[in-house]
Amino acid sequence: MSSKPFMPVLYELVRTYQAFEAYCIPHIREMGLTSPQFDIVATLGNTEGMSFKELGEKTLITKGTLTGIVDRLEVKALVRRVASTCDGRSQTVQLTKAGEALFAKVFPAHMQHLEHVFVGYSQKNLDKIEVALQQLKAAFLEANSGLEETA
Amino acid sequence: MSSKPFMPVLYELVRTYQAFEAYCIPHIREMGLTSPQFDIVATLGNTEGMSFKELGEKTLITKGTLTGIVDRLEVKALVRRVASTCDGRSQTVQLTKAGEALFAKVFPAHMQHLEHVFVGYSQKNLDKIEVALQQLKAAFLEANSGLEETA
DNA sequence: CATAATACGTTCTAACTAGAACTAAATGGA
DNA sequence: TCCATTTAGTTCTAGTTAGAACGTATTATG
Repeated sequence: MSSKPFMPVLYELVRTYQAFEAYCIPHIREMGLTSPQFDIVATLGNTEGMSFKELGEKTLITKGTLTGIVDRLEVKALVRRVASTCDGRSQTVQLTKAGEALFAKVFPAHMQHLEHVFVGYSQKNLDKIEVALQQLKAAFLEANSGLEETA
Repeated sequence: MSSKPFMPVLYELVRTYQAFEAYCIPHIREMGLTSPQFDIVATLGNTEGMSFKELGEKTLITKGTLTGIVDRLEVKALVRRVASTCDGRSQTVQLTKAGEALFAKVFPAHMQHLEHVFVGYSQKNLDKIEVALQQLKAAFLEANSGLEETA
């Protein structure tokens, strides 16, 4: 299975990401949100709101998916759509009062939940892991841009 | 946003995984499979077949999800369900001839696609990244098992 | 041996996902 | 100015996802 020297790296990447989700998602669900919903609320927190386009760029959620997530947050009265004043095609998505209150409760709680993971990890060690991930990310991005050029 | 020292690490983990998927998924789709379908075909390749339970453990896909994926692979005539001889509850999932032929074509092609990502990466460098990921994975698994004990 | 508890796979529901087709609005060029 | 192109967000489709409820088969216990 790992006949290629890079396979262990890919295996670890996938399992690490799965372990990350297994730790985070249940906590987010306990707080009454799905993972993408939390992502949107966290992105809108402490801002004046932003367009679907901007929201999609920040979260890497595609526009078709975003429509549904914002729909459900709107049903929960956590966000609101406001027509943009300068562009008739554009909608601004904003947290409502309830959304801001939820953000103020849920975001620090999740940060604290994450903090438990890294107790005993020195800054130096965290930096090392970050650099390794940056390298790996760069490898994929470069390989991908190489493909797109020839396409 | 990155007020906590561990946030850059999490950010990089998420973006690295997204970059990995952005590179892999289009290639898999070009070959006529979805990503989970490829996962199943790759896991069944060079085996006598295995139960849903075993398949779920290897791929970390939950059983409810697995039923649907195997259904669609069965419609494509790439796998077959065979009732287990020793356990009346259990189904063995096997590649068909067509499934084996697809595996023989698609698996090496995907390995080659991945190889492009790592040209110029020394074994030593790959090992470093692997160790960093193992550490990060261990941190999540440990934090998670800590939660489950108190639950 | 009979019954309770467990295990395997299916079904159902609500949500997320990408991608393609679509509508309406803005922009750019002739 | 008029028309073509592009852009913003929505809708639609097929597929994935987890979790819960379910039916059937096995195993453990009295």
